[in-house]
Amino acid sequence: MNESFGSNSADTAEDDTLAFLYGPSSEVAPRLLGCIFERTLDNGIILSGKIVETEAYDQTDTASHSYKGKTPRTEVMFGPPGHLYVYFTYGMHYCCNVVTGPVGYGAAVLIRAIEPLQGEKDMELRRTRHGRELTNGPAKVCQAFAINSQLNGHDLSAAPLKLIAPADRDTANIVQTTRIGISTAKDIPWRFYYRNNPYVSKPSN
DNA sequence: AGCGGGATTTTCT
DNA sequence: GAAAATCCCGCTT
Repeated sequence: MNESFGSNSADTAEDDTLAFLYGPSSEVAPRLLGCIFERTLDNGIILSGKIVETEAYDQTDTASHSYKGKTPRTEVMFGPPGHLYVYFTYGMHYCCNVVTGPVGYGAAVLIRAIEPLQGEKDMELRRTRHGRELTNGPAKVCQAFAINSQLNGHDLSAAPLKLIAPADRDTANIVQTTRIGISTAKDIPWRFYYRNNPYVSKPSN
């Protein structure tokens, strides 16, 4: 039935809360705002934070890595929803995405900013920054949360990186605007963020 | 506060 | 060989 989530689990409650990931990335992106990333490091330290900025990408969109079809790099984007797509760029940065549905359709949501909730001290060690500079950008998020290509394809229903959708997710004050850092399809309004949240990478547009 | 350039290597043409 | 879903530093205003 539902092989992408909790294949070994009895906690179907959590699986149900992630069912929204099966939709189109442009609908999933705003719904990921307010969801929690929970990262367990090898040394047992737990980091967590609330997603406050996202961008949708899909295979009909020239700005998407999946636009030109499945390649070794983008294979995960065409796989099951609820997994992590991690890519390496500019010779030094990792960025991570939550894969959306349906299976066989290349789409994902870039996690652009997170508001830290737990483990800020440990994030500071990797970032050499503090406060909003910890996680106000996609590559900063990956550095703070120690996310690299080893986590590419990871199932987000399980440790060491879990996506958790709280029952009381805040749906108010969401801004929808155009995406950042792309050279084509600049007019598509697939960027979403919480208005006035200090961790948003770049307010307004 | 804002702009411009450099870093650095994977990925696909 | 060129571009890249970025970040950081240094310089100017």
